[in-house]
Amino acid sequence: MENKHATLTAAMEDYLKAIYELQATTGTTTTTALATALNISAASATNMIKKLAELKLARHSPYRGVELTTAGEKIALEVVRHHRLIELFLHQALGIPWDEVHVEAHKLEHVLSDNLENHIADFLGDPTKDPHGDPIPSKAGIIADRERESLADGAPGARVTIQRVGAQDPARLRYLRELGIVPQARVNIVAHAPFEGPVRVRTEDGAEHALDRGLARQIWVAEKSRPKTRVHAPRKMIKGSRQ
Amino acid sequence: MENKHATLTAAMEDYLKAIYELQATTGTTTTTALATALNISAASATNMIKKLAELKLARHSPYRGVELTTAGEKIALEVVRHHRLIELFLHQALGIPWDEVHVEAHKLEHVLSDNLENHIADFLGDPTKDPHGDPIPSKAGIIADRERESLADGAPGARVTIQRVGAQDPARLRYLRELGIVPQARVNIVAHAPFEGPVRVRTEDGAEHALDRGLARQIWVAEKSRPKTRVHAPRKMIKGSRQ
DNA sequence: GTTAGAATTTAGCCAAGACTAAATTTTGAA
DNA sequence: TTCAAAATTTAGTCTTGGCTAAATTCTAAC
Repeated sequence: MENKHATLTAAMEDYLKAIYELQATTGTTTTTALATALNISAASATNMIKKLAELKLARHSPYRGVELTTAGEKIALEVVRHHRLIELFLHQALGIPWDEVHVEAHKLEHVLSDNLENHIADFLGDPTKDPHGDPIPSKAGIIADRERESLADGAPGARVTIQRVGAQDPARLRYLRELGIVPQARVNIVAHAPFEGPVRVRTEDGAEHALDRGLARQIWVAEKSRPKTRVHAPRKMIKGSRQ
Repeated sequence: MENKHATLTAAMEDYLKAIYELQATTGTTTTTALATALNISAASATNMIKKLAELKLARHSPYRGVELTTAGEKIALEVVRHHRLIELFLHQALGIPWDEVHVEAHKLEHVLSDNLENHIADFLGDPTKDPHGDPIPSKAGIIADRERESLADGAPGARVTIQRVGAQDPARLRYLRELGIVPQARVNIVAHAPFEGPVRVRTEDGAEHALDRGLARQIWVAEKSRPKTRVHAPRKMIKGSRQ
């Protein structure tokens, strides 16, 4: 009765998650964008979109795009929850660096049982953010709003707290980690070079760095230093968990 | 060049593992036994056996049975290593009880990357046994010999150390845990009832229990109290890890 | 308003891995 | 030794989820 989505395949879960994320970041989901995100052909995407529509998990406007239904979004959020819980668990429990957790979590997210999910969430103390600062949806499917301001938006002179790093590329993540630009770090925005030039920031250690504007746009910040929802400490620390 | 088995499907890995385990426990592997173990039809088993034979991972004697080649056994041992490392990790790191780890590990074993495998083995201190006492093959594919003596074989009066519990059924595992019959526990064999009757044993707490002969045959022991290869302590303890 | 090019869908194909039913081989009891 | 039952294999089918090529629809530049 309730297990209708116990029958969803890993491929379907991947599609739902991808549609959700495209919707969340770019507003709409076109067939081509979805195909690109999943690294498949557009024809394959159309095919699956029609299946998901039949299952009432998505709405398909032919030639226009896709949208998740409430049911589809619920499942997408479950997959996102799995993914981010696993990322945080691997980071906290095994000390796996933040640039490696995504690819591991992607493989594990579809085979995480409810039982194991609960054990992990419990172990981590019901965390609300993953190592990149992305919000972890609650068991009930509630997810925190996205930040509105990026490093590229902050006014020169502003003192901000890094909230979320949207970059996925491991090399860029390692670079940012190197600079100390990770969630909860404080940085000063020094200046924005003109003509879409780099953004200069000063990190806590006093060093100044110039970040590509495109990269800066993927780094989300909060102006105030009010203690926003943060990554909870795990029940017990296991290993020195550097990023 | 080396990644020829990066292309193996999860189904193939399951077959190789099942053939390996049937070979190890019962000596031979028939099509029907394999099909039963994997809960599929005999026709499906034949089909896959032929595929594995083409890949030189198994030898097929039509109507007689299957056997792994050296290459096939190597892969089977890798899968077994994954499975048992995951079982131990879930048990140690998350406190998941020993009767639940098998089903979780089965889902995770096929998506464990080399990187993650190494992190886990490192975290656990390169363990040699899983929570049931089953040996964990080394990275190189070396696996400890099986015990020769079960609780059903031990002479009355013998003082033995539990080495390995072969039962898989969660209910039975919970029962044995209840009695304190877990790897490394010491028990005295009191008597064997005639006509294949129960085996009476006394556990360390002084209580006496009667075990079904079939169950006793799945509990492997060592007579001497020499410290056999044991489950290594993890690098750091995380949670009280009860069975 | 046409119309070329981009985006999308349709049509048809393929491989994996399951199934059932039918054919074949092996085995063990009489 | 024979032969029926059990075990195994063969033949043919199905579903999933990819693919390419061709057809269709949308869109933006003229």
